[in-house]
Amino acid sequence: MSVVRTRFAPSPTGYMHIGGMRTALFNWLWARHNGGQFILRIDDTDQERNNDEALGPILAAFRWLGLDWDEGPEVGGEFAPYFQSQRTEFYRAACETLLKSGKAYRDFDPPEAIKADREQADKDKQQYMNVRRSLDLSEAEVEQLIAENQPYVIRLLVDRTAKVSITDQVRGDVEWDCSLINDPVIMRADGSPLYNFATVVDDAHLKITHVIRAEEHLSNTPTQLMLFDALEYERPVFAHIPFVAGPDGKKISKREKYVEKLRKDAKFGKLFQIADDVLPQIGMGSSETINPVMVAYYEAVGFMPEAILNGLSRLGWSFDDKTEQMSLEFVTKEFTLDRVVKASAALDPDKLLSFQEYWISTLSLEEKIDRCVPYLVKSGMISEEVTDQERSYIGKLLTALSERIKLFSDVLSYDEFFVPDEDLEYDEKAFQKRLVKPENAAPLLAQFRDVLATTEAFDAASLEDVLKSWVEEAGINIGDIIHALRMSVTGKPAGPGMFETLELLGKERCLVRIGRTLEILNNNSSPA
RNA sequence: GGCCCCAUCGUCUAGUGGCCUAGGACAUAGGAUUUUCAGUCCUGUAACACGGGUUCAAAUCCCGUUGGGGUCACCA
Repeated sequence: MSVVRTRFAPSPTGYMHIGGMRTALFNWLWARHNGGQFILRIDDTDQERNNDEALGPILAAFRWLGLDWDEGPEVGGEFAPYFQSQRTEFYRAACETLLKSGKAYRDFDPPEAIKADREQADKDKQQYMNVRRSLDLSEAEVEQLIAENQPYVIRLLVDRTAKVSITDQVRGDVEWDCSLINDPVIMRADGSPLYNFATVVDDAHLKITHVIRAEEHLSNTPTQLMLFDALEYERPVFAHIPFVAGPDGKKISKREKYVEKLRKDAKFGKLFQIADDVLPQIGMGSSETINPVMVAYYEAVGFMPEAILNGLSRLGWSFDDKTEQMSLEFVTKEFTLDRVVKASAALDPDKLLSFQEYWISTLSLEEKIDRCVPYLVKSGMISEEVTDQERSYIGKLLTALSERIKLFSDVLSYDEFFVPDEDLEYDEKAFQKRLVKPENAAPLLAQFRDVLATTEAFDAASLEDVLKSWVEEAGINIGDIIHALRMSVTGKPAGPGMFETLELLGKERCLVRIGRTLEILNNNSSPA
């Protein structure tokens, strides 16, 4: 058996689609599982789109996830070039072969004529079939038209009496009746190839053994099959995997209308919200520029590649009836096409988040610090040169935060540990509830500040002793003071343990913040 | 509309004729732990689309119905 060669062939669109990434992943997995090669080919036959800028984000997504390619952009390979726009000679040659053998023909019908045919068929409620008028031309007439520079396209001549079929690796036997298939245009008048044609020529030249792609390509398959046969190329094995769906069960799409629908979805809405909270703080735009349809979103917002890879692997594939958390290494070892599910699979943000929770829990403190620091820096909460002291402070904060940090960017929501005391903002509702409404809040807080002022050992354990014995002496409930205390030093109703918080902030800051709170309470009972 | 694909809890899935009174995960509900939030630990709710066959036996095989989806370009 020959070496397995798979490919992913994105067209440069300026971003990497999450669904496309899943397809790429499955191709990569199958190649690696078999010790074969994974090839990146750039389908840029559509000349309108610009290349360099548009390709960057795609390669970046592969790099971020750690999916390497054996041949393709930047690395080259023995079948270079890997850009379709640079492979026109191959298409031209293949086309020539087809023309010579009579399996393709020049179609001189102007687009308007075809459009009219189509409209007529539509009106008659008939299935449109291209009429092949150019086939009636004699050889001399064809020569004449060419000499006159009449524009023409080249079409494959479909044998309308035939049937084509494949044994798809995930779908089994699928058959099509060629009598229903129009002669596909394979070359435009300007000599540029169409997708179905270029793909076949390239897949053959690049010796692709397995074409693994999303099921929306199933309907392209008969055309490509006929092309493989007409060119006398060996057919690759096909595997049409289910597409990645959104919450509505439809193919997840980059179209603006679809993205807006996602934004309104409860679960995806959360993801958009995260983008809008985080991205502006780190100078990366907002959900308008980076959204959950794009792989870049997950990186920007602080997901781990492991979590995305894990989530994508489980979309349409499973190892067994129990295993959920899987490393790329594990999946690579166990991945087989026969375990790919046939039905489309909806991407679930919650499940992605839960994979993220798991993977972040496997990280060491140092690793967490490394990945959180960039967010702090970009948001301006700390300066670019991070001192050892700052690192250790962040380490303590992350330890105190423990499971509260799910995404690396979550650290940004604990700005109270970084802002100057005078800039601390208070949650208005909680301020009322914990400080204004309870009559004894202010006096108790004032009393406890004095206790803190005389406390020497400012570590969590000692502070807990101090507070608890004071509470006992004063004959109050712990809840009477602790909520007010939390509000006054953090401005928020929730956060890490109270005593860890006090320790982290340190005596100085705690006293200043409590003092500031008391001042506000004395003045107008409102932080605003 | 034509062609093609698909159909197990809300979602991702296990299931390849008997191990299924259908298993796991996410989500969800309740409880426990707790100074808050997060977490953690229990417990629970929740699915074989429907109708016919085949068979001693069907979520599993066949046919049909219904429903959903993909695609119908000189886009990729």
